[in-house]
Order: sequence, then C-alpha cells, then structure tokens
Amino acid sequence: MPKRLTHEGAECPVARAVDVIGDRWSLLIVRDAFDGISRFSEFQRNLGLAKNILSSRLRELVAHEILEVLPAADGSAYHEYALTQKGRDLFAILVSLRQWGEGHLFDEAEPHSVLLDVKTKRPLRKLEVADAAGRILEPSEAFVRKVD
Amino acid sequence: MPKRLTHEGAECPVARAVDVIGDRWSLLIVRDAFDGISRFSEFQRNLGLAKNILSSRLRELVAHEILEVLPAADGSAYHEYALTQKGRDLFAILVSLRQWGEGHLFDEAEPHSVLLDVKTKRPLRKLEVADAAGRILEPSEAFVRKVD
DNA sequence: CCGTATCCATTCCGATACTG
DNA sequence: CAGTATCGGAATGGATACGG
Repeated sequence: MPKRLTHEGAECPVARAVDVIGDRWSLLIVRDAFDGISRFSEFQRNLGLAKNILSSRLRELVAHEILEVLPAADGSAYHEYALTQKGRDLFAILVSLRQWGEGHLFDEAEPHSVLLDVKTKRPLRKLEVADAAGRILEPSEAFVRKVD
Repeated sequence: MPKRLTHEGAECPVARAVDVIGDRWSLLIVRDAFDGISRFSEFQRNLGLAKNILSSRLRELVAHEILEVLPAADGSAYHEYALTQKGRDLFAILVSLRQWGEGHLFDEAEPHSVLLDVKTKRPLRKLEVADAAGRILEPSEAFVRKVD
C-alpha cells in the first residue's frame, strides 16, 4: 500500500515548512490574506480555484494555526479568516518568492505587480541572507549543522 | 474537461514562483543542491522519494534553468546536476522557509538542524522585510501595486 | 551506478449540484 | 453568501522491473 510520506518528523526545518505550505494554493491564500481578503467567496473569486479545494486548504491552514476563524466583523452570519502571528511571520517567505519571481520569471517590460512601501511608495529592499553582524552571505558561506 | 490551471501567465510574481517551485519536492531538491548534492542517487537516497518523481522533478528544474546538467566532474559516464545563478538566487527563499520552520514547527529543545556562518560559526541574521532605506516593515506597511 | 518504464493507489483539482 | 457532496479526470508518488 503506497502511502504518501510526510516530512513532519524531519529534523530539517525547510522540510517541515514545505510539508505545511508546499503546495500550489496555500501560499496564494496567505498572500491574499495579507491583502486583506477574509471571506470564502473573495478567496474563491480572486484565486479561481474550486470551492472544495479552497475549503480543504482553509481547514488545513486553520489547523496549522496560520489562519484563524473569527466570528464575522460585519454582523453577518458567517465568519472570517484572518492571519495569526504565525501566519504573519510568513511575510518574509512571500516577499522572497515575489522578488525571485520578479527577477527571473518575467520578460523585460512585461507587466507585473510590485510591492511598495506605504510611506515612501518606493520598492522594498531586496532580501539578502546575512550573518549576525549584517554582512551579506553567499550560499557557499553558510552550512548546515545538526543539533541534538 | 477538467484541466489543471497554471499561474504562469499571472501578473503576480508570487503566483508564478509558486507555479515553478510550489510542490512537495522541488525546493528540497534545491536545498540538497545547496548542500553539494549533485548526483541522481544522492538525491534519491537523501530525500527518499521515488525515482520516477525525482527524474520528473529534475527535468522540470533543468527546464526552468534552476539546475543545469554538467558532463560529470570525475570522469564517469554520467552527468551531474548543479545550481545555475537563477537557482542560487533561491537562497533567500530557502533561508526564510528555514527560519519560519525553526520558529514555528519545532517544540522547545526538539532537535533540528541550523544554518551557520562558515566564518563565525554563528547563526544567521533573521531575514526581515525592509524599505529602501533599511527600515524593517510590518506586513501592513507594504502594499501591492499593479504596473503596466 | 544512472536512470527509464510500467503499474497501481492516493491525492489533487475542476465542475457541478445541492443545502442552509 | 458560505460552504458540503459527489463525480471524473489529471497529477502525484511508491514499488518494482528493466536496460545502459
């Protein structure tokens, strides 16, 4: 019986993270949540995904405490989905995905959306990996160590 | 006819990026490549995934120019997989995934691997989203603008 | 050692119909 | 509007067998 194996017991944090948000919809739902989307139909219309898939993904995100269900701000009978702190902490991941996509997945002059600073209306700084002192590191300047 | 829809034509760079690397294996293959893995069997043994899936994912990564095939350094008949510049630029994404996983997906004192600076042996700085001047931004301080 | 090919179960996902 | 239920096709993925 072939059972899908998960990485939830992995010692590598990347593997666990991929296990939680490494599919084709979860991060896009989170992206929309950052943009203020909170209702089922808004997600559905905005993303264009099937409702059963959206329902399933929302349940998973709530189970992982990335989203939480709130009792509806406008008095309507239905609830809303909002980011938790754990969900808001995905911000750097979304920004790094965005910057990589902007740099490598669009032709010159092809239209794409950009992320701007509210105050200055200027593009954000490029995310760079740095050491404790703030010096930018190349991939070869970092290494993985297992801890116990 | 239900056909899987893609985001390759999307104007949102996050959506395009998810389309390319948003599955359960691609980023883990890239992570291993950063660790110096270059041979088919090494990936396979290290990740524990089925060979047909690995084969398929490697082909896709090469097609997207994230990996490239090199003619084998040690003189053997087979080739090696190496990161391109586009692939190395995924570094910030992997580090942000790692840091989120470290912070939210492990119990206290549960063993996990860490990423250290080669020189100082100290943990890396936490990746933070910042404006052009370097000021750290909350998610609410950034907004998306469509450009044409 | 490096893959490809095939089989089969599971999962994903879109489409549609339906309920409150 | 906010979902749930169900269907069928497509993709995922593990296991195994096979060929270079």
